[in-house]
Amino acid sequence: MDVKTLCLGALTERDLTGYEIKQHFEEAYSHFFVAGYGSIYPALADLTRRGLVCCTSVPQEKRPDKKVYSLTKTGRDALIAELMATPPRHKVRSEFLVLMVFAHLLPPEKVAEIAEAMVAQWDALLTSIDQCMSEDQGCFSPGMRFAIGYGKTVVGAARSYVDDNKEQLIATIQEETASDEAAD
Amino acid sequence: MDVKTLCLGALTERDLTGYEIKQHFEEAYSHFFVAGYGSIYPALADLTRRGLVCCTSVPQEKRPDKKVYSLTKTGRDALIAELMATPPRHKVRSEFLVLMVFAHLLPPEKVAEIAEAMVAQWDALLTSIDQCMSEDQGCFSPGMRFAIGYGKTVVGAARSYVDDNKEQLIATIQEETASDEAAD
DNA sequence: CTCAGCATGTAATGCGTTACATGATTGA
DNA sequence: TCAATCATGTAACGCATTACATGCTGAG
Repeated sequence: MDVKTLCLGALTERDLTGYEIKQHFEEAYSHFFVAGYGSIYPALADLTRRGLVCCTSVPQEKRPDKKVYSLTKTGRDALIAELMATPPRHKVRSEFLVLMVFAHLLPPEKVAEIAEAMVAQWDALLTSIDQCMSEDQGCFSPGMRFAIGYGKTVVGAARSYVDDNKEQLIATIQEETASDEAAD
Repeated sequence: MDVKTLCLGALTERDLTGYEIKQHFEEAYSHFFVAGYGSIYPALADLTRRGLVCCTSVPQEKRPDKKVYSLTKTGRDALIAELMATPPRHKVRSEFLVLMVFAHLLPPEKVAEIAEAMVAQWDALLTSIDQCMSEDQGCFSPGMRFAIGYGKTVVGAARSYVDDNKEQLIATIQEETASDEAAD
């Protein structure tokens, strides 16, 4: 599964431009999938070439044309086939946790700064998840609600864990730093 | 930050072979960083060339030589510089949640199967985290303990959320499927 | 006899990230 | 006037995944 699949998925709800698909990624999918213009536009071009979406140029006043994409029947079938064939994976790559693992090699103030920055990032993410949830006027799919609930729960748990345990970690490495210096 | 940094990090504890580094990734880092031989061996070769690690061939009985890597002073400094310069990121890419978002396009039994498979994967991960924790004879860094605690908490929360909410999701899409068919 | 574990690597391919490139409008 | 928003794309680079390639040992 790649960005193409997500583009097809986004188009099941309604027709969208590439730009709007990017927004969609940032709003609704941000806590579990990221994609930038550099992936989305080439994906859309490829999907058009393969007939899975079709593209209509809509002239606009005072703006260049926009390209509105819509899902074809073939595209819908391809999406379902792709979903049926996708094994459920969930990958995390956390440079933050790597930094924490080697916290004892860093100045304690730096560790505190890193932990606070991470908590702030998660707070921002939680705010955007809440906002997303409040925009649901019965129009979200049940799965979308499930994913939003997941985000609130799991990102919330991560945020709290770090917030609750960072002081302890910093205190421990501070002790170690002190005893290392005494040993010199 | 890339696989190279993690290799340097692993070598702060003790000298290791490429094979052992891979084990290390699977045991201690599995819930937040993945790397295979195809990344580790080239990384080690590059680090050796740049003088950040040094490599000793150890002849073995009844086995080919193994290459034991150790961190040089330069390597240690480079690791710390790299850590200091790394902004704390935490990226999730969940094909599982994508599948859930589009659950209404799939047969309910398939959705159940996917959710159960994910829960089973997380159970396996939790088991390996627990095993890792039980192997700590006071030899882990405080940061490693922090990361393990994080894993237990957050993976546990994910597992529970999915286990507690999957029935509800499946029930909802079953209703929808039924009313869609009635409409036909 | 077969499978799992130890042990090291290469090569191709695919994918995403990042930076680059453009340009009009609107609100502060 | 400056930044943000709308809007679309290309190109280079880096990185990881995957498959391939090899070969011995010990346990069951």
